Amino acid sequence: MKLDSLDGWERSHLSTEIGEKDVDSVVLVMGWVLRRRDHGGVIFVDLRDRNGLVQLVFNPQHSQESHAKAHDLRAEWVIAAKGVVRPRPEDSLNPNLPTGTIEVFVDELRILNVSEAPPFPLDEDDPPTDAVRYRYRYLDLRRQEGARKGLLVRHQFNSIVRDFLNRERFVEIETPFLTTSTPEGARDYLVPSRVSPGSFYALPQSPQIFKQLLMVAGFERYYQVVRCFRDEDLRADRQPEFTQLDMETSFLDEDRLFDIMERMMVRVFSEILGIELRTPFPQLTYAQAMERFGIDKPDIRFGMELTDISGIVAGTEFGVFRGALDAGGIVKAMKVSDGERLSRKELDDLREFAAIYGGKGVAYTRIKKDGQWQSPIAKFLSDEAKAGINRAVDAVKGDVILFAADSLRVANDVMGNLRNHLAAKLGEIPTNEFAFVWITDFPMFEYDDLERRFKAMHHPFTCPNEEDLDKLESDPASVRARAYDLVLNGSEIGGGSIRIHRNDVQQKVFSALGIGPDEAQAKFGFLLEALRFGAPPHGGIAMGIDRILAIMTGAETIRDVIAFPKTQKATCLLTGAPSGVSPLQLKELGLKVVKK
RNA sequence: GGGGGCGUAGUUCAGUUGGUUAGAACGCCGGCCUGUCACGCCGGAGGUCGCGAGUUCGAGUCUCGUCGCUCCCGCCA
Repeated sequence: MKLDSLDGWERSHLSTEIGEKDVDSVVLVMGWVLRRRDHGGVIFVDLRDRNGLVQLVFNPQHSQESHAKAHDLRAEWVIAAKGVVRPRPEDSLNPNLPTGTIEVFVDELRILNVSEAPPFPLDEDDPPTDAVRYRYRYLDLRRQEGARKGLLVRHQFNSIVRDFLNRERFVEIETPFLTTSTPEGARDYLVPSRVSPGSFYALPQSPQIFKQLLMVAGFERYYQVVRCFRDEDLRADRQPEFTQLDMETSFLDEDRLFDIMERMMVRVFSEILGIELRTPFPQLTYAQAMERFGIDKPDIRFGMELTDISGIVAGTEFGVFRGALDAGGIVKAMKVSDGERLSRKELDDLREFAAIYGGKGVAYTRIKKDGQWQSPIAKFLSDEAKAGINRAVDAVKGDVILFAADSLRVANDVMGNLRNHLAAKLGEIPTNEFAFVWITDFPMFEYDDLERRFKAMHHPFTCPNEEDLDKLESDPASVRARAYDLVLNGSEIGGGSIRIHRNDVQQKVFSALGIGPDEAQAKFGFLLEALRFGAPPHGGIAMGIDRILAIMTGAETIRDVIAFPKTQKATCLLTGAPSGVSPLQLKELGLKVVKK
């Protein structure tokens, strides 16, 4: 096949820019052959470009030469066509196409490149399996639906956000990717240094320390659309590299920061989805979220809230409840309306659901008329207890009440996840609704059973609540932090905190974490030093752009808003990364491969 | 580290209780066709049933192992 060159041709219109207004005028279009319909005489070609489709007509009576040439066209060949726009015949309109009222009668066709037959059809709604799509991502992205849409929305999102923050007088500053490993937190991706053999850079899990240094440097408002790296196991909403909208401000309390974020999200949702969000976003403390929803990222698009009934059943002899309470645990209940939607088998199967989260099971009862219980556990509970529970969860005839009795952590975990699970299963979650909620007052510390010490729940530079300062030593578990998450539809889409800017407070926090002065100096010395040179009160937030976009576009995985995502084993099916390297490369790094 | 799902033609899938030569649709190749738009009609090619072992007279089907993709638990300050 002899290929043509552009030879001075320039596109006059994108496919979807051509309309009835252009009838009788000459246009020059370029793109890919989506489909060819060869009728022997006339040949139709659907030409696809970045915007959409337009139908080309090759009619031998119109142009013998181009018609002959069109005979050879195949899917995904790259062509340029010059021709005249004609209205379609009355009976040949295509209402499914924006350009369905016109077509281009081609005078001259140039074949710019050929293509092998694509490994999967690009013109169908149902995409091939993930492995095939990621292997040929560049073809997958040609499809009008799917990840292509996600990337276009992503571009829109980034430009709106940049414009918004620039107007709010934020400064976009880049921070290093080759940086130093910080202890605690996620596993780092490491990069060996050639000029310092045996030493490693770490790719940043977040620009946390640098953005604090930028506050010390006096920029006052910083942001960055930045890639972050974490070498942990993956999920549908977790990739080894992901993008954050990272921000830090000085002289602002959390309320002012929340306001900026809310106005930003309002603009984003308005301009991209045409949805007017209501502000201010609701706020829950961590304690409230755990009490009412069992988890710290509640989906508040629906009810089915949890109730702690430990007090009501405190005197019970029922073994399952008794055991949990005696071990210092709790009994948590959730009401499901119209309980007949759940079969006996479905209720019994909840045991397996509980097991995922370490629970032993889920007890249940159906409520008959007059509030009578129909339940395997009915006979173990007093009438008084049953009536008390009915009142506590506001149960009426036909309801089902579910119970988890366990440690605080497990009971919340089981019921919190069960709430999401059942709501989805029963169709209780409104679609096309976007429910934001701030979660505040996270605990400062989390006890690590394995290492038998307290760890920072957020990070060790998070400012404790003023009124809890004196409990840093006496009762670290009860200290609340000025840390917050932004949750959207049950997903954590952002998190941040007000940082410690005073050296004396930072020392106390390190001490509570069991980090001595020498260790602190060794690990964070440069930050501590910077904080001694007049650090302003500061704090910030990092928004997970991938997750926000996935929710906005209705994608089930953030891979659909990432151009070249990695698999669950953190490999790239397109490039083959990670891959071996040459012995010379290893030698220069002073490394040897040790096979497992 | 652990639990679940999937793996058959280029693609999406079917394949019964273990039984002859592993099928369909789309795609691909060739031919015909002047108003199609998932064009239509005729013909054809295309398979290491992910890989390896085992059970069996016989394995796409059963067993074990392994690899890949995926969802989840742990993990993710």
